Amino acid sequence: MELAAAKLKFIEAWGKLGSEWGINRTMAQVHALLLISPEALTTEEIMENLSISRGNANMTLRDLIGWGLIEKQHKAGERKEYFFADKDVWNIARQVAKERKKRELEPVLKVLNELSAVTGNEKDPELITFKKSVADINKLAGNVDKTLETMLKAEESWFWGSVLKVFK
Amino acid sequence: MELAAAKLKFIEAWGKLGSEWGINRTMAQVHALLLISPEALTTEEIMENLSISRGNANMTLRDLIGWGLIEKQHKAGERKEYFFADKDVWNIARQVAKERKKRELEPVLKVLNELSAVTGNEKDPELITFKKSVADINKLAGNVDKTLETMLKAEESWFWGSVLKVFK
DNA sequence: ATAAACTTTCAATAATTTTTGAAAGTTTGA
DNA sequence: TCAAACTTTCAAAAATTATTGAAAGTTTAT
Repeated sequence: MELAAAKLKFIEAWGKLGSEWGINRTMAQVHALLLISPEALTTEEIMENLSISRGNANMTLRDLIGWGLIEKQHKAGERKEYFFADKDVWNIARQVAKERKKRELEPVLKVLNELSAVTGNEKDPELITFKKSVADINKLAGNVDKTLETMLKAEESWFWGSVLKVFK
Repeated sequence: MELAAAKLKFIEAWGKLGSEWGINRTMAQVHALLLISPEALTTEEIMENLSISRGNANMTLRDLIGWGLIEKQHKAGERKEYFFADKDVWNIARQVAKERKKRELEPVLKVLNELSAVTGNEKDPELITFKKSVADINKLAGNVDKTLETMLKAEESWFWGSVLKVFK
């Protein structure tokens, strides 16, 4: 397979994966494009490459900056802004984990804790089942939270070394 | 907080979390409802409880069965089908991990392997960057795959015991 | 102060996803 | 065999989400 075709395929696959995981398709594609680009690109180049509008490109790039996945770069003597992606895949994974933890896991943990305080007749099967479900999910979510916390601080080789060693 | 209010809040929170992770909102809500229900419910009851149509309820229930998260139950002497959810949260986590691995991770691994075979001028920075990105993602995805594989086979207490012990 | 170069905004539009509900299909018991 | 009880299908409608593009905004150089 040639590079040009491979690039298209990669961008498409990344976009699909993103959309399956609740990330805007275009955002994932822009990220893919920057990830495989050795040079920083301008908004113009990104628009052209992916056939998207200026407004879409602008908003998507801002979102990606918000996720901590890309950065702006200024070239001396130029007015244009260039964008480039962090190429370290472990950093990317950590950054995504960090943001989703903050945006999704933490709010859910907060709700679960509130729901633990539900009151009622302690003999009611409805209440018993409810409390057990909430408690169990809470426990699992707590473990996920702790593991992510470790991952956020860890070096890739240490993390996988430890995990895979345990699991032989 | 009273049970009725708590249930609503739980169903809403579960639905929101689902939609943030690429799972249909209604599907997550039906799952939530069955998860906190001590008894199996009929399509009719689910429709009423969540104010959804018969068609929607039927399709959603089929999807949930496809994900291995709920099952049909037949009550002696009744024509109606009852649905109930596995209440073991670790089983749920495993089931979701298993399905997403199969539906999403494995196809991506397949594409990444194909993309590793890209050809071209080995001095071209475009090609160098592309190959490195693909190789790095491949490695990470491979580690995730192995860890999920372990998780699928493991008991909850063993899994978290091992992971959390390593991470102190 | 002006104009060119560039970025941002956002209402309108388009695309996609979800839901509805009535009709068709199936199963069961008499 | 019939009809009641129940389930499934799917085209149309609704809801949601993403995209466009032109206008407004900003920055910089002269």
